[in-house]
Amino acid sequence: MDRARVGLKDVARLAGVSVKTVSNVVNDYVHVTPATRARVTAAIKELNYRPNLSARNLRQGRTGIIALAVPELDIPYFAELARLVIAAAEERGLTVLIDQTGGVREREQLVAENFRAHLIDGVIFSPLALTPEDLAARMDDTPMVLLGERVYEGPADHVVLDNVAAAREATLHLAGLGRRRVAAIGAQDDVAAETSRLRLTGYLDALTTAGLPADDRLIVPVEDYHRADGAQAMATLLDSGAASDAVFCFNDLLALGALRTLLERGFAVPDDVALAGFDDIEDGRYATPTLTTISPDKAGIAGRAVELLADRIAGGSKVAAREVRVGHQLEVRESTRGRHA
Amino acid sequence: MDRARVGLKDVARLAGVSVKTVSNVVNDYVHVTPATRARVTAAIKELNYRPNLSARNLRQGRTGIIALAVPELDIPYFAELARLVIAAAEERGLTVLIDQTGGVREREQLVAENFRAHLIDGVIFSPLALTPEDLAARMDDTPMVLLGERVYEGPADHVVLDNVAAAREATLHLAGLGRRRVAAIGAQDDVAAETSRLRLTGYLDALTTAGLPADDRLIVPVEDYHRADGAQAMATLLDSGAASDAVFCFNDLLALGALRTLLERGFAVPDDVALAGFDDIEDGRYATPTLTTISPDKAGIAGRAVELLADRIAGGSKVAAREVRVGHQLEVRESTRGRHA
DNA sequence: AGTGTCTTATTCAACGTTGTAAAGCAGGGC
DNA sequence: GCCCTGCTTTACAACGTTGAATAAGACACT
Repeated sequence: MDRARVGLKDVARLAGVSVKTVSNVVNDYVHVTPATRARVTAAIKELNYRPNLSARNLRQGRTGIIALAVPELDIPYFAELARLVIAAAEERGLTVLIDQTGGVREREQLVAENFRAHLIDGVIFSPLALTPEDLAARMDDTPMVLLGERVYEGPADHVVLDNVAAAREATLHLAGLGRRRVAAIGAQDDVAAETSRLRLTGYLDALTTAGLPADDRLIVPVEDYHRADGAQAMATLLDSGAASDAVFCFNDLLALGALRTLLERGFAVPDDVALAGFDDIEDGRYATPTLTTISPDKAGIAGRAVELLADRIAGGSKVAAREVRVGHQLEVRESTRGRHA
Repeated sequence: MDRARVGLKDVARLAGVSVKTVSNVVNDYVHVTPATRARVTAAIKELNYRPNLSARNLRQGRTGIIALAVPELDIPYFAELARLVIAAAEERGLTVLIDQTGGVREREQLVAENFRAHLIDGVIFSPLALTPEDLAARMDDTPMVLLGERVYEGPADHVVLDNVAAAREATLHLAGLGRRRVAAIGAQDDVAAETSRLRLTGYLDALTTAGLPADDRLIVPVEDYHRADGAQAMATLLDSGAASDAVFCFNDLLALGALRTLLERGFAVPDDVALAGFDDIEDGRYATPTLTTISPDKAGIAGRAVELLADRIAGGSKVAAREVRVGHQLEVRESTRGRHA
C-alpha cells in the first residue's frame, strides 16, 4: 500500500533527518554517516519512494531523454536501428523517445524546430525530406545528431555512410558476375532525396568503371522505399522491354518487392536476373534466395550517434560540427551467387 | 538568436503583463482581451518561448508520456504495433516512450514495478515471461494495460485476442485442404509461455474436430519466436522422419524461417508442405509463396489499448479491470492455397 | 587554549509552471 | 451616487528537487 505521492519530505520525516540529507543519500553524496544512510534507505524502502524526475529535471535543466526521429518504425532498417539506439542510450542512462516523421517535410520541420523543447536533451534525426538549407536555418540549439546520407555542411554532428562507395561496390559485384545490363531501382525525382542521388551516383560510377553503357531505361524511379514500390518498379522494368540481367535496388525492401515480382512471373534469381539490395535487414537473410546486400555497420551508427549526442549534451555546443564515418560491407548471398558454394 | 532559457517570466516582462496572464494565453484561457492576447503572443514569438514540460508536469503531476513495453522493436509484429500505438497516442496528445524487455523476466519485472515512476503516466505492456502472480503482486498503481494473450484475472486492463479460436481456425484450414499430418512449430516448455500454450490448445482442438490424431512428434518446441528458431525447428521436424504435409507456425517469423528451410531442401510449398503463420506481418505478404496467416486487428489492439489507458489515466483507478477482445481474420495466401485462384 | 581543517547535517532559495483567491475595472439598474 | 455582476488581470503559494552557503561538531596541530 503506497501513499498517493511520496516525496523527499515524507522520507525525511520518517527517518528523522532533513530533506537535503535524504537527497544526499539518494544521490550517493559521500559525507553521510553509515548510520544515517541506513536509516534513510530503510525509510525509502518502507515508503517505496521514487525520485520525481520532473522535479529533478526542472532543477537541473536536463531530462535524460533523447529523441530518435525516423520516418517509420516498421521499416525494418529503422526498427533495427531503433533497437540499437535504445540499447546504446540505456548504457549511458538515457531514455529514448521515438518520433515518426513519415518522411513528411512538415513533420520533419517540427523535429528540427524541436517541438519537444524542454522535454528532450537532444535528438538523433534521420531526415528524408529536409534540405540542408532547412537544417541550417534551424533556430533551436538543442544538440542534434544527423544520421544518413546527406552531405550536410556544418549544421550539426553527423554520422554517415559512404553511400557512393557502397553503391559502387554493389554494382561492381553485379558487373563482376558478367552481367551486362545492370538496372537500378530506387531513383527519386525529388531534389531532397539525397540517399537516392548518392546511390545513383555510385551505380553510375560503377557502370563507367566496368565499361558498361548507362541506359536510362534501366533506371527505375520509385515513390517510396517500401516493398510495394520495389514490386511495382520491377514490374515496370519488365514490362518496358528493356531487358536486364541484374538489378541493384537502393534498399532491401525494394529488393524484396522486386524479388517477389520476379518469382511471381517465373524468372529465376539469380540465373535470369541477379539481385542486390542495401541495408542488410533480417528478412533478406531468410528470403529465398537469400539477398545479397550492402551491410552498413548499424551498431556503429547507433553507438557513434549516441556517443556524439551524449558528448554534445555534456559539453555544451562548443566544438564545431563533427562528421563520423561508419563502415559497410558487401554481403554476397544467393540472389547473386546462387545456391552452390 | 534565442536566449539561454526563456520562461513565462521573460515573456511577461516583454509584454508588460503578469506571468499568470502569459500562462493563461498559453493555455487558451477564455477571459483574455484580444489586445492582451495579441501582445502576449507577439512576445512569445519574439522570444521563441516554449513551455517547460518538466515544470508543467511537476505542477500537474502528469507528464503526458506513456510507455510501451515490448520484447523487441525489431520483431516486425511489435514494430507495426509500436507504430500504431504511437499514432493512436499522438491523437490524444500523448507521447510514447518505448522500453525493450527482451522478454527477460528481470526486465519485465522492472516494468511492472514501474521503474520509470513519475516519468510516465501509464504503460502498455506486452509481457512474455511474467506470470499472472507476478503481475498481481505489483505494488505500483500506475495505470497499466496488458496486451497479448494471457488470461489475466483482474490485475489490470487487458486487450486480448482469441488465440485459441484463431489457432483452431488456422489449423482447420490446413486440415480442410486434405492434409492429414499437420505439424505445429512454436511449442514452449516454459510455464510462463502462455501464448504458446493457447495456440497449442487451439491446434489440438482443431485436430480433434477434424478427426486427426495428435502426434507428439509433430509438435516442435522452440526457444524463441524468431526466424532462426523456425528454420531450426523445421529442420528438426524434417530430420525426425515424422512425415508431415502441413505446418502451423505460432507466428509469422517462425513460418518464414520454416519456409526458408523447406525451400532450401527442395520441398515445394504448398504442394509438399502447406504452411500457415500468425500475425500477418508485411514480410509474409511478399514472401514467395506468400504466407497464409492469422491477421489480428492490430490497429484495433493499439487503438483500444491507448483508449483504455487514457481513460484510466483520466479517471483514476476507480473501475474494475476491463478486458477488451479484438478480432482476427484468416488470410489465405499462396503458402496453402497455391498460386492459382 | 587557540586556530585550522575536515566531516556531517541543515537552511534557504530557486528551477518554471499553474490553481486559488482576490483585486481592479467596467457597465447596468436602482 | 451606490451596489451588484461579470469580465480581466494579478499576487501568492505550491509541486519535488538540488546547489550554495552555513552551522555544528570532531579532531589535530601549534
